[in-house]
Amino acid sequence: MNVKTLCLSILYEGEATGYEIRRLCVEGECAYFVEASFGSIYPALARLESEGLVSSRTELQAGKPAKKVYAITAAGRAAFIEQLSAPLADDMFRSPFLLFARFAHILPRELVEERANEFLERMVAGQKKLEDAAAERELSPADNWILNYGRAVMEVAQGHIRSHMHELISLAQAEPRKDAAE
Amino acid sequence: MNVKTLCLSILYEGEATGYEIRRLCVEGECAYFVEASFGSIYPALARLESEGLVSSRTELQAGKPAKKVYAITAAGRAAFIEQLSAPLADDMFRSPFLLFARFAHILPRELVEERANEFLERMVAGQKKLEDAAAERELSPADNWILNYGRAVMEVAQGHIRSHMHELISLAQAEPRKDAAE
DNA sequence: ACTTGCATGTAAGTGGTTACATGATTGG
DNA sequence: CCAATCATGTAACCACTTACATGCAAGT
Repeated sequence: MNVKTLCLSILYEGEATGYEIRRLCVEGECAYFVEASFGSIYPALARLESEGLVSSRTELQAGKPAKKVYAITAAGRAAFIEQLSAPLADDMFRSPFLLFARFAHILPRELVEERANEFLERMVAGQKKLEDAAAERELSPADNWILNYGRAVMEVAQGHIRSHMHELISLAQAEPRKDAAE
Repeated sequence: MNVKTLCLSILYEGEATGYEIRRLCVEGECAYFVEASFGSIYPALARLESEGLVSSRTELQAGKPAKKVYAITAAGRAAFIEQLSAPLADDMFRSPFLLFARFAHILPRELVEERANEFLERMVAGQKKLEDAAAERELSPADNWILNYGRAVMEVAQGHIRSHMHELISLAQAEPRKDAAE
């Protein structure tokens, strides 16, 4: 799923500026399974417009920079549905934390403990962001479905870390005795 | 976590060829949270060797192409630990399926059903691959820890899909009545 | 006869990220 | 006074993917 398709998916539900699209990707209820930065969104929107899949209108604002509001066209809707009908790419999960965890036994206990706690905190923060985004507006049934999926997965992931992180930490190297050096 | 670090992580546990490293990434017990293709592994190994972090020896084989066996050096071990000690990047999850699912209500029921089933099948296959990889050899305690994490997450994900996919399917557009057209 | 597995590598292309450039307003 | 928010866009860079090139042996 490239950024162009992602933009179409957001514009399918209503007008938006590039700035807003990015905010939705970072803070919205889909933030945990999509991603896009300014550097990819703006060029994507420009290309979509040149292909006639979206149209734009510039809105001047008092005390704020002018904004370019994009809207999906009929051709855009058709193209989006066509893209959704194509075979789906595999979901993907990349975890620097799990790679780190695999080597707990050769790392200092302090470090493993710190990273495990950071990981848990990030997870809690991620889940909170999701719940906040969900609470912000009335969700469609499909949005609710994906939200529940996310909740289910995040809950076990979090619970597992919480109840098993001490096992991982105990695998790590006992802290180097500083007292000898000091 | 770039491919260079990934190669070091595998070589940390023993010698391997580029071909084997890729197999471990695709079929090993870490396959669900790392990824690397030939096109990135070979250049990565060459660079690691030029930096003195790994060494290689060419082994001729009867009836098979010669292979280049890489081994991590002392400098490589040190560099790897240093890389593990750096702040961790965020885990990431990208899901074309969930993006698709968000739009179930505008898609034909047949398609949603097909994709949901495919998704479930892939998940089952992924979990089987993980269990097979785990059964193949004696796992270290850390490897067991990450395996259990993966198991826990995959199990709920799978269970959730299994028991809620029909809800998603029911959101989709009832199939276009072909009888009228035929 | 064809495919799969073993085995290494390159080249072109893609799809992004990061940092920069610009600039007004509001709030701490 | 500084940081953040709003707002758009470009350019340089990077890592990785895909496809290609090569070739032999064993299994189907």
